[in-house]
Amino acid sequence: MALEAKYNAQNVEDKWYDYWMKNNYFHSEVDEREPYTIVIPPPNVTGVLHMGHMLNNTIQDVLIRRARLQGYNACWVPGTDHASIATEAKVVNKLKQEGIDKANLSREEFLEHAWEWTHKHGGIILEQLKKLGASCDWDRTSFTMDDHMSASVIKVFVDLYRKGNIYRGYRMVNWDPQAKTTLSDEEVIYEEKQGNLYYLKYQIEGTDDFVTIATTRPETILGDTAVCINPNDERYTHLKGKRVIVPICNRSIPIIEDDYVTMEFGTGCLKVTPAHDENDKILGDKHGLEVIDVLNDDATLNSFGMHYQGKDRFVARKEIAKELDEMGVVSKVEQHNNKVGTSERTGAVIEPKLSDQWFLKMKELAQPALDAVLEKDVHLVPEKFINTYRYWMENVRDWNISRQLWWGQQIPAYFYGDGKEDFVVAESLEEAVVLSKEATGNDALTAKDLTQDPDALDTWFSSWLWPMSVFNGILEPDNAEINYYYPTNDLVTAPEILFFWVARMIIAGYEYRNEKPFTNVYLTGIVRDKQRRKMSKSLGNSPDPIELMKIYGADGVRVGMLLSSPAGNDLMFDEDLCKQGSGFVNKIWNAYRLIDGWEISETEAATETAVIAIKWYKNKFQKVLAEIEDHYSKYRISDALMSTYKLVWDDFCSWLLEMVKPAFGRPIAAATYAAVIEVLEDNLKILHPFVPFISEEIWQHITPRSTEEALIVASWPEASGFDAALIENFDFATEVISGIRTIRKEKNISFKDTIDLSVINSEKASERFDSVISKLGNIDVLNYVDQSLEGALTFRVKSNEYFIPTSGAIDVEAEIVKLHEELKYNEGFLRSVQGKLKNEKFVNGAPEQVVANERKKEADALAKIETIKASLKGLGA
RNA sequence: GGGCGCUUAGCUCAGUUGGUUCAGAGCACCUCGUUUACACCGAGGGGGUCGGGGGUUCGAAUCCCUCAGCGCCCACCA
Repeated sequence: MALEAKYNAQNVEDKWYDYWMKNNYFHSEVDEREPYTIVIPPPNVTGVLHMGHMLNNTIQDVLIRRARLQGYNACWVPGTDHASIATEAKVVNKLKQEGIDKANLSREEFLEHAWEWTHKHGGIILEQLKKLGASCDWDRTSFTMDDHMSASVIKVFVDLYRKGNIYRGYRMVNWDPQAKTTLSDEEVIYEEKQGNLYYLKYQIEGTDDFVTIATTRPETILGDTAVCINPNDERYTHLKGKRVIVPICNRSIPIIEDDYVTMEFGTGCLKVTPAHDENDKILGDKHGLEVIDVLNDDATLNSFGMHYQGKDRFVARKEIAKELDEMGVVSKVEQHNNKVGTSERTGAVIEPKLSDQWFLKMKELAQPALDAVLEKDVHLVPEKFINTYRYWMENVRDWNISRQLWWGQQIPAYFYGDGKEDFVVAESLEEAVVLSKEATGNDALTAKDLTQDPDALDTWFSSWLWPMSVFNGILEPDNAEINYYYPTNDLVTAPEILFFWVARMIIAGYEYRNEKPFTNVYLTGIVRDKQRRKMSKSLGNSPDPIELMKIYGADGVRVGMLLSSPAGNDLMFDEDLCKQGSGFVNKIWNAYRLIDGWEISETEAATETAVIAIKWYKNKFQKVLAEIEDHYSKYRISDALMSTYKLVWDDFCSWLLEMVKPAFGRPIAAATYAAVIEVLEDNLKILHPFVPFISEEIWQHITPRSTEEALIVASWPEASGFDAALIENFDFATEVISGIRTIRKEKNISFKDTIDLSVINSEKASERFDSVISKLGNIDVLNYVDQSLEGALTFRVKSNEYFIPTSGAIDVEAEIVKLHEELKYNEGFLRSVQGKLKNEKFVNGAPEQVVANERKKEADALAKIETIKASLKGLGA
C-alpha cells in the first residue's frame, strides 16, 4: 500500500502514544542498570499547559528519551503542585460566583470544596503533556498533597523545629491584603510606581514652630509614634529632646535621634511608623517606641484611622492629604517614584505588617548548598546563573513559611493555652497531647484542650522536598527507590524559580540526605512573543499549545520549540518555527516514502555510486554523531537538533538518497536497499528524542517489530569513529559538482546535457576524480576528458582549477574579466600573506603551526596565480 | 543604588584558550527549475566596516578602557 504524500500527525501520534503506554515503556523500576532520573517541576494542579511548559517539558522529554536509548534506566517522575495561594484564590473565586463566601465556611467545608475543585481540574495539564509525547512514568505521578507527601512535609517541619531551625516570631512580614495572607520575600515583586512625596509640618509641642517631614504615605501618620532626626544634623540641634504633635489626631510624640536617617533625603526628618515599615520597626524597637497599627487585614483603616475608618488605604491617602492641605500642614508635594511591592499571585500592593509568623533560619542550612554550586558539584547551565545564585545564598534571609490559608499542610503546632509560647510542635495530635501534658504538667489534658495553629505552610515548603518525597525518601530514608534514583540527574526549569525552588531543593537535599538532589540544572529562558513581550494570559499573546499541536503535530511543535532556545536565553517564539518543524517532519516522511516505494531486486548489482555514497554516509553519520554528543554534553539542545536536521535533510536526503536512487522504472539492488535501511534506522534513533512519533511510525513501518524492538527502547548508535579523509574527498567532489551547477546555470546548460570535465594542477585531484567525482554521473552528467585549455570556462575548487570546455557557449570577454578579478584578488591575498611572513615579529612570535600555515597559504596562492595566468593565456588574453 | 549579562546578515542565534580568506548557521528574501519521494521541493544567489570610539598586539568579533542602547537579578533611603 502506497504511503500518503502528506504525513498525518494526528492519527499517528495518538496511535503510538497509546502503544507506548500499553507496553509500559515509560515505567521504571529499580534494577541493575544505571538510573537516569528527572523529576518534573510540578505544575500547578489546576493549571493548563502554556508555552513555558512546552519548552520545559520538550527538553526534559528529549533528555529522557535519549537516556532511555542509551540504555539507562530512565525515570521521569511527573506530578503536580497544590499551589496553595493560587489554588485557594481560584476556589474562593469559584465559590464567590456561586454566592458562597469563604468567611462563612468552616475549614473542613472549604477544604472539601478545594478537593472537589482539584479532582475536577487537577491533572488536565498532565493529560496535555501526553499530547506532547512526554514519556513520564505515569505510575509515579505525585501530588504535593498526597498523604505521604504531606506527611513528609510535617515530619520535616517538626524535625527542623526541634533542631531549632524553625521559630515563631512577631515580625514585619509581607501582607497581601487581597489574599489576606503573608508572603515570602520571593513572592513580592517590586514595581516602579509614580507617587508623591508629601512635605508635612508637625507642630513642635509648646511652641508655634514646625518641623517638616517628608512621606510617601500620609495615611499612616495616624500610626506615627516618633519623628527621627540624624544626631549629626546641625539644622535640627534645637529639636533634641522636644516633642511634636501629629496632625489630625493631635497626639504628642517624641523626637528621637538616629544616624539611620539620611540627612540629604527630603528634609532630613523622618516620621516613624513602626507598624507599617520595616525600618521604622527596627527604629521603634531600638528606641522603645509604641506600635500603632492603623490598618485592617484588608488594608482599610481601622479605628486608629478615626473618621477614615473603613476606607481603603489609597482612598484614605488622598483624603488625608486633602484634609492636611486644608489644615495648611502641607508645605509642598513632589513627584516621587518609588518601588512598590506587589503580590506575585494577586497583584495587590503589599503592606508591611507586624504579625506572628513561622520562620525558617536559612543561613546555616544554605551553606552546603552554596558550596555545592560553587564547586560545581551541582552544575548550573548556563553558568552565568552561578553569580546570581551565590549572591542570593550569601545574603539569604529567614524564610517566612506560614500562610494564612487553608489549602496546604496545616502547621503542626498545637496551642494548649492563650500565651504566645503556649504550644507544642508534634507530628500528630496524639503526640501533641503527650507533649502538652509534659509542658503543662496537667495530666488531665486531652486533645480537646488543644488548638492547632490555623495557618498552612508555604507551597514551596512542600516542593523543596520534591526530589526526595516522590521516592518517599523522607518517611523512609533508606528505601530502595530513594537509594537508587537519588540524586537525580537533570533538572529542567525556569530561572524565575531559581530561589523559590531550585536553591531550596539543594538546601533540603543536603539537610536530609547529605547529598545534592540533582547534578545538572538546565535553566530555560522565558518564552516571549515576537515583540519580546512575555507570554501571558492577560496579554492574550500566548498560543494554545494544544491548538498548535493540532496544526503542526506534536513533533512539529517540539522541533519548533527547540530550533532556537539556548539555555538561559529567552525564546522569541514565532509560529513559523512550528511550520519549519512540521516541514522537517514532512521531509523525513517523504524520504521514507521514496525508500518504501522502491522495487527491490536480488539480481540487480549495486551501482558503484551507491557503494561510494553509502560508505561516505556512514562516515559522515559518525562525524555528526560525535558533534551531537558534544552538544548534548554541553546541554546545547538546539545545536544537537540543528546538527541532526542538517544531517538528515542535506546529507541523507539531498546527497545519499539522490545518489542511490535507481533510475526511473528500475529496481534497486537488494544490497543497496539493505544498506539504506541500516543508515535510515540509525537516523531514526538520533531523531527519536526530537520527533518521537514519526520516528516510531517509520521504524515500525520498515518491518514488523516485537514489543522489545520498538524504537523507544532501541539502542543509541555506537560511536565507531570515522575516516576524515574519506569525508574530505567526498566534500571535495560535492564542491566540484556545485561549481559545475553554477556554470550550468550561468551558461544555461541543461542538466540533461553531458558536461566534459578536465582537471589540472593537481595529481591528487585526479585521484579524487577517479575515485569519487566520476561516479557521481547520475546526479550531474559529467564526463572526464583530457583536453586543452582553449576556450574553457573555469571554476576553482580548493587549490585546484577545473575547467569545462563548452566551445560556442562561452563568452570569452566575460571570462577574461572574471579571471582578471580572480587574479587581482589572489595577488592581494599573496601580498598580505607575504607581508606577515616578512614581519620578523610574526615569524618569531607566532606559534610554529600558524607560521607553517601562512607558508602553505603563500605556496597555494602562488600556484593559483600560475593557474589563472595559464587560463588567461589559453583564452588568448 | 549594587551586581550580572547582552549588542554579529531582514529575523533568531553560533563563533571554545586572540591565528587558515573567519565573518558563519537556520529561517526569510531574490533568480531559475520541476510529468519520475517531497513546492512543507530542488539548484543557485544577494546580504553584515561583528553597537560607537580608543587602546594592547605582528595579528582583535574574540583581551582592556570608554561611550551609547537593551535586559535580568538583588537592595529598607522615608
